Amino acid sequence: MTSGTGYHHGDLPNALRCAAVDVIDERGLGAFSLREVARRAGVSHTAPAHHFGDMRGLLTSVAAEGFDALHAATVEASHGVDDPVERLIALGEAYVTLARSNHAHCEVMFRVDVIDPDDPVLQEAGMRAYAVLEDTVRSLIETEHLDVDLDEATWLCWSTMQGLVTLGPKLEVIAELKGRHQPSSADLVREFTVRIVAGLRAG
Amino acid sequence: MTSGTGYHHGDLPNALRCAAVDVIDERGLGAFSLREVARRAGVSHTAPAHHFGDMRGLLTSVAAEGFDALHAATVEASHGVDDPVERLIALGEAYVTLARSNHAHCEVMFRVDVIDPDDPVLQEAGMRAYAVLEDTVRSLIETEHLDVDLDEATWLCWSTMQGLVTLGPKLEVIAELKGRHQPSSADLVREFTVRIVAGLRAG
DNA sequence: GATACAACTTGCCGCCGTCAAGATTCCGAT
DNA sequence: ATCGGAATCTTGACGGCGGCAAGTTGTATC
Repeated sequence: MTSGTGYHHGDLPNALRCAAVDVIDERGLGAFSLREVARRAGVSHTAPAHHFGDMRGLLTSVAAEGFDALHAATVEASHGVDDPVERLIALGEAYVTLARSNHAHCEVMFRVDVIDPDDPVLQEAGMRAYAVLEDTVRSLIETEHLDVDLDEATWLCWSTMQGLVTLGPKLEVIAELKGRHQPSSADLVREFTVRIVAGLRAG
Repeated sequence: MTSGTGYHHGDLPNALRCAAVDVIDERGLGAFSLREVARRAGVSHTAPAHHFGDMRGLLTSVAAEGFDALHAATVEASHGVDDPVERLIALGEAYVTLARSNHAHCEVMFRVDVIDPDDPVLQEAGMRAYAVLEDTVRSLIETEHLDVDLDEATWLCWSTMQGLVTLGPKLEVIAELKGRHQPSSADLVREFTVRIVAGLRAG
């Protein structure tokens, strides 16, 4: 709803993205419906097609928005944090926090089957978010003169945080079955990051 | 198709699971259709409901089958591998291999929105697969007298491998954009596992 | 003010998941 | 052997869905 200068509605594309997020939050991606989105935005059921082509187009746009939000959140979180390890932790925490607060976006971002992975806007947003992590890993490597490949180290960090986000609910179930205290995501992020950095140092 | 002694069809539940896997492989989970599954199994469009209740029930059953396959694959892969680290690597390789060969199963196993995570059969299968990893991590900890929490170490290993599976396609895209050689999944599994174990040792 | 174009609506098509009701097949008790 | 009931599967119908074609409304340009 950033206002705008559209002809009839004002800024329908944005309104549709917002409505789509609401629908995913309430009904889940499995019960997602383009018509319901249009209904909530107060337009006819075919209006979305004029802006996004089809359902895939709308969800791809939501995913790109999610990567933008991830980029903004990680940049914000790492602001003023100089130590590379602490910045890595801040990035991870920002990621798991975003995965909770912007659950709908995150549910879509890595779902290759419902979005168009080749969409240039999406790819650019994704690479921008990726670069934040890569820069942090690079500064870690340079600061500590580590003998590790930048890409592989970045992928290791990313994979672990991504797995944590994906597995989050399952881990809680397991903790409960074992009568264990619920692990805090922030604690796990810190713990995992410290271990990984130690592993990188061990070369 | 394990044969069976069903009344009319023989073993319709299994036939439906197989057909469901085929449909997911060919059309993706986004375009999954219960009617198409029934069509391929050669039964009417409502037959699946009598065995699985609804679409969620069928997919939950497929997910449980996936966990069984994961359990079998990891047990098989770790057979005869005594060194805990090598066994951890073998487990990871079995996982990423399974994620490729049984792509449909894996696509469903962690998709909480399309399955019933509280299903007892599913939970039991999941815990059985989890136990293989946990046992290996436990033997690693005991062999090396590591001062780490079993659960957290297990979750770290699992998260990383899970992230690798989830991110696999994206990593390939990134590698391509960077003009880098395609990273082999097996290499990444070994690399990541070695780093993580080193991190656990560093305490 | 005419015209070209963008934004949006209406109406339709076939497909979907699910429910209700009926037909068929099997099995155990008699 | 047969009969009743339960399990298995089919047929038919309903509303909702995504997408297409055609029409309508509003806007900008000349």
